[in-house]
Amino acid sequence: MSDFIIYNTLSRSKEIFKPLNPGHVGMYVCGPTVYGDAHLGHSRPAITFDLLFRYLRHLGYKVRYIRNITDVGHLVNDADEGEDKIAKKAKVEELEPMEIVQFYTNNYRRNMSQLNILPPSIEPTASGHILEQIEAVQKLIDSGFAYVVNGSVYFDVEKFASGNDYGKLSGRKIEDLYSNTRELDAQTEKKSGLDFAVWKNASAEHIMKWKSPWGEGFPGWHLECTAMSTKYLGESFDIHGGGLDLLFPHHEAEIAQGKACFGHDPVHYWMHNNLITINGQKMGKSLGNFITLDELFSGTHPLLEKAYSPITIRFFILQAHYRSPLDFSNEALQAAEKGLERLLKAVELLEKIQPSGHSTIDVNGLKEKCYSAINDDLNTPVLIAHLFDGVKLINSVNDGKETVDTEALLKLKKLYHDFTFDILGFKTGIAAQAGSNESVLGEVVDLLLNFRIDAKKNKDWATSDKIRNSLTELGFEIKDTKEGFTWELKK
RNA sequence: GGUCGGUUGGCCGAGUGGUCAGGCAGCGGUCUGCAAAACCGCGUACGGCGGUUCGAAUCCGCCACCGACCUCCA
Repeated sequence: MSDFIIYNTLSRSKEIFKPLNPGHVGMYVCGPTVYGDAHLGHSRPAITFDLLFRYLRHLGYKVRYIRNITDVGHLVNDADEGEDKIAKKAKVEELEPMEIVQFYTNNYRRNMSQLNILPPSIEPTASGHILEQIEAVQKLIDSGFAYVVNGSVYFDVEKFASGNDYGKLSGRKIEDLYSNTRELDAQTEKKSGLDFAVWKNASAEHIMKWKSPWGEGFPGWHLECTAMSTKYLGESFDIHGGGLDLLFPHHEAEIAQGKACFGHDPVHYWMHNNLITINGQKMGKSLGNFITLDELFSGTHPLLEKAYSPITIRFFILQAHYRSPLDFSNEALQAAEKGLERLLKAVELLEKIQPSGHSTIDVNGLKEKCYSAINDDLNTPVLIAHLFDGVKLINSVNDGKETVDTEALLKLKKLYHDFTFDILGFKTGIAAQAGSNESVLGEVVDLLLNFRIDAKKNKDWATSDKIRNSLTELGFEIKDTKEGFTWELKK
């Protein structure tokens, strides 16, 4: 089998994946800030790195997957004046900040589970790792890369850059950064506009704050990832993932902090998923195209023509390569919905197919194509295209135009099970339906359709059509087959 | 303005210097009492202008447009 290749943002090239410790992989992915509903923007990194997690496990690696929850009072900029968002909400609604954090964390986890995203191995919270962060701050001060001003601690970018390549991940040059920031804020307590907070002194109205050697305050944003990745994965680990929007300054800062603390780069492979647009526009609250996952799943947003199932969203996202931009539109989502249905139906059909004496289809060839696609930097669109080629074959076998022998059929089933369910993480809604307590309803439908068969035998087309049309109106899809009929309930 | 990335057929979305992506939609056919599904066939697309080449959508240059990041904060 071909090597597993990953595009490393650090080298701007595809590299063969080799874990630091044979058989084990440590990966860290930037998770959500839990001050609001999970939205479309959360789905792509979560799905991308869930795919990676699943595939690494499929390859036999023991994976420790860390995805943090940022729950320490930090800010948002969207039409916000820089006041701490979590603290602000807490006052308005008279709730404990941690109550809000818990609410949205639960919400996020529920949405992720709907998208069939596996829970990470560890989901650490920033608020639960204040001690580790204080230690990291101290370490930075001790090593001379951070300085204290008025109860805040800042990372000294200039000093770091004098001996290190600050900007190597995001492709920025320190001189350019200076020329961009110089004029803007001359009068802060920072030595340079490029410096970033690793510990921030809390103002009186700030609710979420902790005691530290430098006074009451809260940790700087970039620091939590450094502290928690180090705690659970060590000073060096394999993969760090996140959205492209985090490339600068967040990930750049993480590299600087890690190197300042340990003397070497913390991460071997940096992976970044591209972002999502809606009808060609960036998603933003001020643009009126901010869609939460709940709205998407229920179809309640004005921009949505209908509800889209979580697995449809998953399929849609995986039908594009994770490093390409992806645009959401009703038309594209409906196309994805139908495509997914076609794929899942064929996988279901596979269970009913009877083997023949010999095989006319090349399962090994298909399998090889599938693996080389996913091995090429998780090229899921090409993988899915190959799976659709196989769908055609499966349907043709069903139509008696191709044949498979027992061995080929077993391989084919395993191939589709592995890729469709285990790796890509799709699941059938129909399968869930069949085993439900709606079995009585199913028997009633069968009963009616058996009456219809009798009518058909008598060439009583009026009755036959009436039964089918009435069921269709109720949302059932009826198909006649050689053996009789099949039906399913469309949502 | 700076840096990086993108511009592919009706829609979405891969990819390669010279044969095919794939999905959805559409058209024609097979099957069917009719339908649905399935299968078969059909579209000669690669932002614009130059250049390199026997040959470029794929390489180079310029231009246009789109996006991300570039103060604070997460």
